[in-house]
Amino acid sequence: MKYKIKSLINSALTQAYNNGDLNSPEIPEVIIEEPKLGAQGDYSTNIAMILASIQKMPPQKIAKAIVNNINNSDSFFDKIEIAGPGFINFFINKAAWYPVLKQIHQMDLEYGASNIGKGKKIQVEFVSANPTGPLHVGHGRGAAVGDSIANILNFCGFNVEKEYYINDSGRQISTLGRSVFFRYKELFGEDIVFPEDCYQGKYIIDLAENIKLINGDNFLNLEEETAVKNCAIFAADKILSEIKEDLDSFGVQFDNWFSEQSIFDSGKVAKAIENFQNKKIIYNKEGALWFKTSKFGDEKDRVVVRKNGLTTYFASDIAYHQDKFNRGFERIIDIWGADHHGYIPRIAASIEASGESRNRFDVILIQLVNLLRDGLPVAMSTRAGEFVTLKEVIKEVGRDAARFIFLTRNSDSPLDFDLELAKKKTNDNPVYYVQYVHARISSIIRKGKENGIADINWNAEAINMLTEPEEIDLLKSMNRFPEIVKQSAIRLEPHRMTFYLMNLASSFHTYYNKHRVLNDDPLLSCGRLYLVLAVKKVIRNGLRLLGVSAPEAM
RNA sequence: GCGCCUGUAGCUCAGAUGGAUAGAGCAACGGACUUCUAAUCCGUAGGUCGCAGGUUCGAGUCCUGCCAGGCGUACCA
Repeated sequence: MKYKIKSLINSALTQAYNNGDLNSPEIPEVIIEEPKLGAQGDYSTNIAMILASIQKMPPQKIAKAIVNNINNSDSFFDKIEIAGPGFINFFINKAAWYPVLKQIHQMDLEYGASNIGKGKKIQVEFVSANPTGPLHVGHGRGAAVGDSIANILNFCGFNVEKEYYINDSGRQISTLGRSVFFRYKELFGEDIVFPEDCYQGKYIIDLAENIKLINGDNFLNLEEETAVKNCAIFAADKILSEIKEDLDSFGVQFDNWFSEQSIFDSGKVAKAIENFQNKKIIYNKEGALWFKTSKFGDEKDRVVVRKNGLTTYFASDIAYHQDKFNRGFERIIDIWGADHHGYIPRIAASIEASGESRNRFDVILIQLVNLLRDGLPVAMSTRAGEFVTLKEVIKEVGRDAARFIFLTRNSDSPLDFDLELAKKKTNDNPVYYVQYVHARISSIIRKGKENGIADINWNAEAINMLTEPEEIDLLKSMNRFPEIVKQSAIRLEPHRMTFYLMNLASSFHTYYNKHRVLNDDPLLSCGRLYLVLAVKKVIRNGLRLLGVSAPEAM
């Protein structure tokens, strides 16, 4: 629709110049917007104001020239007005909205899809929580955002791969092993002081008990180093499989689980370091190896190999990101907790140093989730290892509510997640507000069938009866859906879809309360059924992109 | 100190590329179920867009400075 108006304006401009109504043939990008006020038309453009300086003419006069030259032979426009300082407002003929209905029904599950991705390989890496403890709410937000972005990109024609990076090497894993081993020894009555730098959570004790159950006291007879290592392997495996279960029950499936250890084993970390050394962008200072990230926009250089010979987390990240590009991804998207934002410049530096363009790399930062209950903060202490896990949240409020609520905010603003509110089945809870539309329409359709309207098909005569303002409003809203999908994809902002759905839901509820779909007039009923079935499909498609179900009944 | 994010109605938040009179929801108040699902709808009220300058026909949006909150600023991850 916008595109059509745009091209009509462009030809009007050319024609106006040819007629001598305009001074210059230069045409800037025409921007079509949807005014907030109905009185300002369905669409409007500010092109006359933009052209004022180029044409050296007053905007009003330019606007007039455009309007006079616009082709409206097919009565696409009801009227075109010039308003304010030079806005041109377009009022679309009602009938022009009807084709969108047909399109929705025909495309069905594909309505809103596009090919802006052109099959490009793109990777979304998210959650990537260390296998040293269970997933908490914050990870849930990252999972919801990442999965939804992947869905949306996929819908837009990208070839998307979802990846989880497992930090299964290095210090945090050996700390995990130590933590479990200490608890294990405690189980055999050994009196020990549990170190502060170890993981404090109760789940560590559970893991120790698990080991005891399987291995008895065998680990006590091993060298401490071996025992710790065995504990680490056991615990990390166990935790990882629980993480997988949690994500699965959250409806998130990854295409690839990438092990940090594997890039050490394949020698890619060593190779990356060597490569940078050859390029003279890694140097030795005070016994440690430093990467000159400052040459690539970071504020200072960073250590990749410590004095003690161990690599830093950054070293494996360099190799990991190189590996991503080597796997043929044209774009990579990392989703991180916002507390890691300081890490962006150095990863970007490493990408540039590896010869890739840094604008093929995006980071989405996810701000904190404040867990509340009835408006009051839920006490959590990471230090004491007490936090509400994702599993508990899903169990309490349900997967749909959790996913939807995580997507009700732009990811870079903090999110209040109220457990009580998430369970409420009222207007306060946006999930049910949207799902209810789907259920209501399903119910109407069932009723329609009972009344003998079995086939809901395009019927020009019936469709032409859709003239109520609320009906046109629904058509306009549904017409916007494909553009919302694209915007969400381009800006990597799934919350746009969430807001759109709440908006469409609101338009539907308004319509529902004012007009009866099934009424005395069979023809009108038929047209309205065709309309609401389209709404149902759009809601379903939108919810699917968010990973939320669309129930037939509630 | 420096860097990033945030600051919009009492509360929680939308407002891409600068556009017309800044929008929702909640809470408050008043209404609507003999009707296709009231998990809904309608109405009323609510604002110095943190503050101060600047850019221009026009700024919540762009620039500069300040204020407040969060996070970061390791040879931790």
